[in-house]
Formats: sequence, C-alpha cells, structure tokens
Amino acid sequence: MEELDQRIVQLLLQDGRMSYTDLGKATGLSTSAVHQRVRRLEQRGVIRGYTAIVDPEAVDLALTAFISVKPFDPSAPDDTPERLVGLAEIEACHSVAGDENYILKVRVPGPGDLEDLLARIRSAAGVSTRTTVVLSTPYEARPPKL
Amino acid sequence: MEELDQRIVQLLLQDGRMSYTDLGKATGLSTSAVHQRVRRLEQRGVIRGYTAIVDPEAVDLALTAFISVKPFDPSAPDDTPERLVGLAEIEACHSVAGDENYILKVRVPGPGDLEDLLARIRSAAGVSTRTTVVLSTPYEARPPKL
DNA sequence: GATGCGCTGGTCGAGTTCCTCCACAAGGCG
DNA sequence: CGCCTTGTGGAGGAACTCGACCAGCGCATC
Repeated sequence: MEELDQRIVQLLLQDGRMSYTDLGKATGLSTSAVHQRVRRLEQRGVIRGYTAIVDPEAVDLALTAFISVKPFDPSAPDDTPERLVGLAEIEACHSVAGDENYILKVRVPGPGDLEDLLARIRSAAGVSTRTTVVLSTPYEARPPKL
Repeated sequence: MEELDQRIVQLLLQDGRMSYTDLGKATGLSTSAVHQRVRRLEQRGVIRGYTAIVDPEAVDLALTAFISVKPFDPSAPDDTPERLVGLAEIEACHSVAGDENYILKVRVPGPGDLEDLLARIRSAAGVSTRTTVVLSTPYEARPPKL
C-alpha cells in the first residue's frame, strides 16, 4: 500500500469522523481525490468500517473476560466460531496456538451474566472453558502506528 | 443512561460515520437534538472517540498475539502499564485475575518483530512473558448489543 | 522514435446536503 | 412564577458528491 493511502488510514484510525476536506488538507490532496481513495480503501476491504469507541462501564458492560476454549472432542470437525457467532456478548474470537483452540473476549454486565454466558458457550459449542477475568484495563483499542 | 442515548450509541457503534441527520431520522429527533446528545455523550466520556476498523493484514500487521506478563519482583510497586505505554505495538493492556498480572494484545508484521517486541517488553517492564500466537481471527471488534 | 489510445488518478466547479449555531417553545420542579 | 432541561425550526456556511476535464504513463502501432 502506498504512502498516501497509509497516511489516510492512519488519520482515520485516530479520528474516524474526520471530514474528507480535513483529510485533504492533511495529505495535500483535493477533497475529491481523498474521497475517491477512501472509497477504494473501503471496497478493497482495507477499511472494514467505522465505529465509536465507547466506555464499556457507561453502557452497563462493566465486566470483561477472556475465555479460552477447547473442544471436548478434538477429533470432531471444528466449527466453534460459527456455533458461537450468535452470542452477542462475544466481542472477538481468535484461533490460537497453544493448549486451547480459541480465545474469546467477552463483555457482560456482571458476574452472574458471565456465569450464564459460560454455560451457553459450553452447550452451544461443546467445549470446555477457562476464564480469565479482567480487573481493569489501563488502555485498549489503541490505534496502531503504521 | 436513557433509552434515546442508548440507541444513538448503538447506531454509532455500528456506523461511526453516520450523519446527525440520519441519526435524527433513526431516532425520531431533530438534527440539532441528536447533535446535542452526541456532544454530551462525548464530553461525559461515554463516547471516547471514533475510529476506522482496518484489516490488519492490509497494513502489514499480520501477526497478532496475546502476551501474559508477570513481574520478576512481585513485591515491587507495579507500574507495568506506564512502562509499556510507549510501545506502539501494544494495542491493549488488561490487568487480570489469575496466575499472571496483565494480558497484552499486540500486533506486529511478523515473527521476527514479535521476538524483538518481547525483548523490549521484558527489559522495559522487568517482567516475564508467556505469549499466545493468534493463528486466525474469525471475528473481532464486534459492536456489543445494548 | 514518434503517434495515438486507453487507463489511472488528479483538479475544479456547481448543486445538493449536512453541520452548527441561535432564538424560542414546551414541559418538569422548587 | 422562574429556572433548568431538552426540543424544534431556520439560516448561513461548510462539506459532500458528481460530472467534466486534464496530465502522466504504458504500450501497441506505424
């Protein structure tokens, strides 16, 4: 990816609502040119979308946890992600190397909901779980430096 | 938080670039009223910012990993997050319950960079590390359901 | 080595839409 | 009643978006 696109992406990572006009000023391009490039980045899949960064506690999702997941039957075909995709509390699902197969990042209002969620995960995917509760998060969702 | 704010936040989680006019149509409020509410949400810290969601591979950050971190000296005052905040490869830092003290989420171009980063983490924070490499991520950064 | 063609990626301008601020109204509440 | 909060509506200015046009470049053709 070339220099200009990279700078545009960098700027949009830092402020996803920046206007095309400002992006143009920051990159030395005209508004239309920037707009065109952003559209291309979007349809190439480099930019997958935009979102607000929200304080989880303010929306009643005070409890974050990582759940490591391992199928009961390692020989069965592994469709864990599809089985879990319907659980909205799961923010992310990573397939990982190591003892367990997947790491899930989940957010729930409180401990009771976590207990409930764990039961639903186990029954939906046929897996055993190991949960690591997040006590606090010093930082999160930092934009990467390109 | 009341119903209307919640719906606005929900919409902005799904599309961080939605215009105030559209937010108004979706919530039945006038453009000005929505704008006012969003501003309040921002300055109350409910909305911390906006960002583009970018395909990591497209920006040469193909390797994601979780690094669990534990100080060499458990009795020393723990300022690990501050010591690591300067390392741009670290996307998130969570203090967790369990055997280790923190879980870091990091992104680097490749294995060599991970090795290098681990060395920098250890020397900067005086910690031992255990890293879990992400093989693939079925989904990530899903907007929570409010 | 020129000529000419198509492609890519840029500027410019104009019409439309959106943002943003302000004045004012409607509803709690002491 | 007065005050605070939260809405509405409108107007001026800024931003978006589209089309027309242009410059550079690769390349087949003469």
